[in-house]
Amino acid sequence: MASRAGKRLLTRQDWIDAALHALATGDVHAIAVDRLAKTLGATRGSFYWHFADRDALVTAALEHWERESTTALIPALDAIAQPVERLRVLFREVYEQPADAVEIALASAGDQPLVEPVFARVTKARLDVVRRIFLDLGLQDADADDRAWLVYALYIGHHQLARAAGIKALQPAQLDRLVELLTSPGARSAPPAAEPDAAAPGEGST
Amino acid sequence: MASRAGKRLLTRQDWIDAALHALATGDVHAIAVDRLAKTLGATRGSFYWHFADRDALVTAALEHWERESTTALIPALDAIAQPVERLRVLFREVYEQPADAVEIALASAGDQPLVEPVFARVTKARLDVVRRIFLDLGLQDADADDRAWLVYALYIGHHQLARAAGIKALQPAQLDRLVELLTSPGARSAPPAAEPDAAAPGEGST
DNA sequence: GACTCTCCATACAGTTGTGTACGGAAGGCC
DNA sequence: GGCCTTCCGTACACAACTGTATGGAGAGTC
Repeated sequence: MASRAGKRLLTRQDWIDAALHALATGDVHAIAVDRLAKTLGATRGSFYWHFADRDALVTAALEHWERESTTALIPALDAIAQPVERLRVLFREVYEQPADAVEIALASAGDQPLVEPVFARVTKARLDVVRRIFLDLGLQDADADDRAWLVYALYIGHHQLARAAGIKALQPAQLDRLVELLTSPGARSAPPAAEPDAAAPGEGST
Repeated sequence: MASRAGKRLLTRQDWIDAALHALATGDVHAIAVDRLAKTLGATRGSFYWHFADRDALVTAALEHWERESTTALIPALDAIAQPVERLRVLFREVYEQPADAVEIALASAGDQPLVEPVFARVTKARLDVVRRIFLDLGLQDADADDRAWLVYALYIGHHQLARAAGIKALQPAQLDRLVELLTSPGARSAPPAAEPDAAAPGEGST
C-alpha cells in the first residue's frame, strides 16, 4: 500500500484486523483505540481519520467477521449434495478446529447493542444451513428444527467447553460416533409435536 | 442486620449480591466498585472496609456462585438412584430454566485469571455428575466420557443459543425426545475405541 | 462521659480510556 | 514552486474507574 518516509501507512483494514485480534485474545472491551494504536505503532490521530469513533470500528470488525466466518462459507457447503456428507464436512471443518476465540468472545457479549444484531444474523444463517441438512434427510419441519438446534448448540457448547476443560478438539472417531448418533432415526419417530401448553417455566426451584 | 440512624448497614454479602447482579446484566467489567456503590446507595468508603480491593469482591462473588449453582446441588442429584430419572431431573431443572446470565457472562471470561480456576472447577464437577449417570447406565468409561461431554456441551450451547435466537426454554416434549436420543444405544455400539493413532485417548479429562 | 470499635463519607491522586482541535509533513498536480 | 489533499502526531478536555488517607458519627462499654 501507500507509504510515506519509508513507513507504511495504515489502512482501515489494518485497524479492523487489530480489533479482531484484540477481540480474540480478550473481550469486546479489549477493542480500545488506545491499545490498538500502541500495537500498531501509531497514535489515535490515525484512527480517527479512518473511523468516526470506536463504535464504527467495532461495527466494521463484526461485519468483517460475519462475512469471513459465515456468509462466505455457506455456498461451498450448500454445493455438497449428499446431506450426511454435508454434515460430516461441516463437523470436520468446524468441530476439529480449535475454538474460534472471536466467536467465544462474542457469544457472551450477545446483549450489547453493537453485537446483538450481528450475532443474531450469524446464528440464524448457521441454523438454516443445518436445518436444510436434516430436511434433505427427510425429516419433518419440527424435527429438523429440533435437530438443527441440537447440532448448533453442541457446536457452541463444544467450543466453550474446550476452553474451560482444556480439550483441544474432537477426535475423528468421536466425530463419526456423533454424526451417527445425530443422523440415527432415534427420536425422529416422535409425533409431530402437538406442543403441550405446559412449559410454564415460571417457578424457579433453587 | 445492624443499622445506624435508621439506615441499614451494608454487609459483605450485600456487595457480593450486587456484584452478581451486575455480572448477570453485563459482563465481568460491569463489576465496578463505583457503580455498585451507587446502586447500593453508599460510597466506595464502605466497600473498601468490607473488601481489600476489587479482586477480592470478584473472587468472593465467584465462589458464592460456585456454591449456589453447583456444589450445593450435587448431593440431591446423586441421591436419585435411577440414572435415567436422574438425567431427566437434571434436564428439567436445568434446561427448562431461562439461561443463567451469570453463567453466560463467565463462559466467555474463562481466560481471565480470576475466573478461570472457578469455571474449570465448576465444569469438572458438572461433567462428573453427568458422567456418573452414563456409567450407571452401563456405558464404558470412554463412552460415558463422550456422552457426558455431549450433554454438557449441549447445556452450555443451549443457553447461549437461547439468548441469541430468542428461544426461551425447551418444551417438555423436546426434553423427552432429547433424553430418549441421549440414552438410546445409538453410538454406544461403536467398538470400544481402538482409537486411530492420531488420537491421544486420555483427552485430558482432568 | 470519656473511650473504643465499627462502619462509612469525603477528598485526593493516579490510571486508562474517548473524542476533538489543530498543526504539519509527504507527495501528487499544475 | 506554490497549493491542495492525504494521513498522522500532539495537545487538550473530559469521563469512568481504582485505591488511599483521613475524619467522623453511632452504638456499645466501663
